[in-house]
Amino acid sequence: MTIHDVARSAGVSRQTVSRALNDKAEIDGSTKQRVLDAARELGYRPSRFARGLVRPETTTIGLVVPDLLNPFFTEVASGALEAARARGRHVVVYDTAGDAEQELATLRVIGTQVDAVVGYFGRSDEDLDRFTPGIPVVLIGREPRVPRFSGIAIDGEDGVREAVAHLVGRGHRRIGMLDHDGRPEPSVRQQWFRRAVAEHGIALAPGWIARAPQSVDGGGAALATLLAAHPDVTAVFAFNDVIAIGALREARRFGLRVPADLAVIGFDGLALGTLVEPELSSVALDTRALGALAVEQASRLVTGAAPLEPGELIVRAALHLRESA
Amino acid sequence: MTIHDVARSAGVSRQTVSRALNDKAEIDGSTKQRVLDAARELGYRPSRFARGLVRPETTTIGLVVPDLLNPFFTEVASGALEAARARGRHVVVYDTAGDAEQELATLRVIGTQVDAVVGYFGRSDEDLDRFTPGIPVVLIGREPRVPRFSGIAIDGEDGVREAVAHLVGRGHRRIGMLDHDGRPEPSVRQQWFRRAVAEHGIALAPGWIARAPQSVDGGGAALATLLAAHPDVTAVFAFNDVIAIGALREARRFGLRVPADLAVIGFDGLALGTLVEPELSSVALDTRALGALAVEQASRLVTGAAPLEPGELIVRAALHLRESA
DNA sequence: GTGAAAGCGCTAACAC
DNA sequence: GTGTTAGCGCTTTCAC
Repeated sequence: MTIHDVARSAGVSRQTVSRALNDKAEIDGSTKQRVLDAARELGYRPSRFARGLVRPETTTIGLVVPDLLNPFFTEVASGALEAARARGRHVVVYDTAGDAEQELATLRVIGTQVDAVVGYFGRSDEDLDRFTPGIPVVLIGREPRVPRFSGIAIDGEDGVREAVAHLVGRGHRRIGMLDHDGRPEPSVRQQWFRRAVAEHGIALAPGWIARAPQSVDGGGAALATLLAAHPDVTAVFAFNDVIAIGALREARRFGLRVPADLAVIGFDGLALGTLVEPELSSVALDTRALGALAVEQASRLVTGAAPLEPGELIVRAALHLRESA
Repeated sequence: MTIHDVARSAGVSRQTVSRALNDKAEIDGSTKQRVLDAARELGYRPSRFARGLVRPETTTIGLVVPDLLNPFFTEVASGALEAARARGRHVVVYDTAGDAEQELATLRVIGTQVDAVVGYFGRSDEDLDRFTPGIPVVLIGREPRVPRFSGIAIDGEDGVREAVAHLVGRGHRRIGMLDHDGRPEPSVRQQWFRRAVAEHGIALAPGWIARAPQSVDGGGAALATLLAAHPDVTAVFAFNDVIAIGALREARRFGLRVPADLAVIGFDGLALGTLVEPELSSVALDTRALGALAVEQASRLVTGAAPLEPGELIVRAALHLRESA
């Protein structure tokens, strides 16, 4: 079923069909109607590829996230979608389920399907390099090690420092952290946290850092671990809000009042944090800007426009105090 | 920058370049390396369109949602993505921001960019028909009026009846509803609710149904309205969980204990409902199945495979009791 | 107003 | 093992 079939059915040439379908000016009204009728009759549908070949206009950006149900990634995706829409770009969303094999399979396909890739990856830069032949890659929240790649940086150091200062100002000295357990080494956020507490002369003995999978349940379990090691903890800083919300729930189960018995501060500043009770204090990020910047940069790299400078590719965090601390 | 440039640069034919790039067998190792080097050097990137034109098409499905940040649509999208991945399909996500003009703009573009469209639309079937030339359309939670369209039906009548029976069993007689205010006419869920309360001989005077925008804040405002009209209300059923969660928050502000002073039941059964305090009781839907079924049906319609029967295109709801009622 | 010809960039056949 | 030929389906010249 091609334009040719429609042409034959309507008794005109292929070009005339094209004119009718694309609302071009130079065509007789009745001819146009006849062509349109024939096209509908036959259920004709132009090929996206043949069109794209001739009019390569729409650039498509692939957005890779480990879990769209995690509200952090939802917010990032939302920002990416909006930025893409504003620039007339398309976004194909891939959810890798946090699985290395899924991610590989995704990358293998993605290279032939989109013009650029942005998002969160578990694979090494070398792997990414190998499977994304030549197209721009924008990593979010991770430093690119391959010159071809670009990255959106998250600078939360000041925000974490604010958070710790706030806790210390309220008299807290026994502060724990619920870190993310995704990688063997400590997260960058843990390093910020360590430096911040050190500035207040607080020593962090082992056991003050519990590690959690990136989920609400994981956050709850991590708090339980921390409480087992240090029942006298009075405040916790969490790797992110999802983990912090798990801690909130677990604290309730332990009969701890928040913030009276236990102060909790998260990271990310998700909208979700305003729905829980008590509302979550958080080192807040403009999550939608993360997605939007990534799309903007990818978009520029694809079209060959001047890319954003490193200084413009940073999203900073700031403490948003609500009720939990 | 085409395959031709690479061929010239490497001193081979275009076909040999193609062989090297696509890992074909019949090619000399050193030639292959030379081609690969040349390609990398030149920053060559094959055209998706030219490839698509020649190779078996990957079908792409467009998923349209009014607001990806609304966790209901996130869950639907997640189900759609997973189903698509399982079948080797691509999903392009479009967020229309609940705006009629945005939706129209989206539809105008989408017709030329994807092979099928699924999702939630505000426009009439006639508009959709006009702007989606010939491609399959699958409406979620809405009855299609155009023969070309397909739909995923939500049957929550039994679930709502269960919910009302539960409330009545607990002694509630003054039950209000927080309906969605998206359309002028009452929602289908309101009709289910009306029938259910009528079965228990409860008359619904005006003012027992408050209408709310589909947001947490909207749910809060609607509860305030309802309380103003009927301060003696003891239970509310909400159009969906997002609205119900707003009601939960508003109840807290009014100093009402849930469920002691006010019982609350939502609709959808979102994961979010387990994060709030008290946990939300809800007429639960398999939201991810909604997205998955839509993709499955779209996929079949595109390839011409036998479509799912109407009986298979229904998602039923059932009461999930947690803490709020 | 309409049609014929010329590609867009790529790969599957078939030569050599 | 490598090159040549022939399209994939569409739109854009440029004739008529």
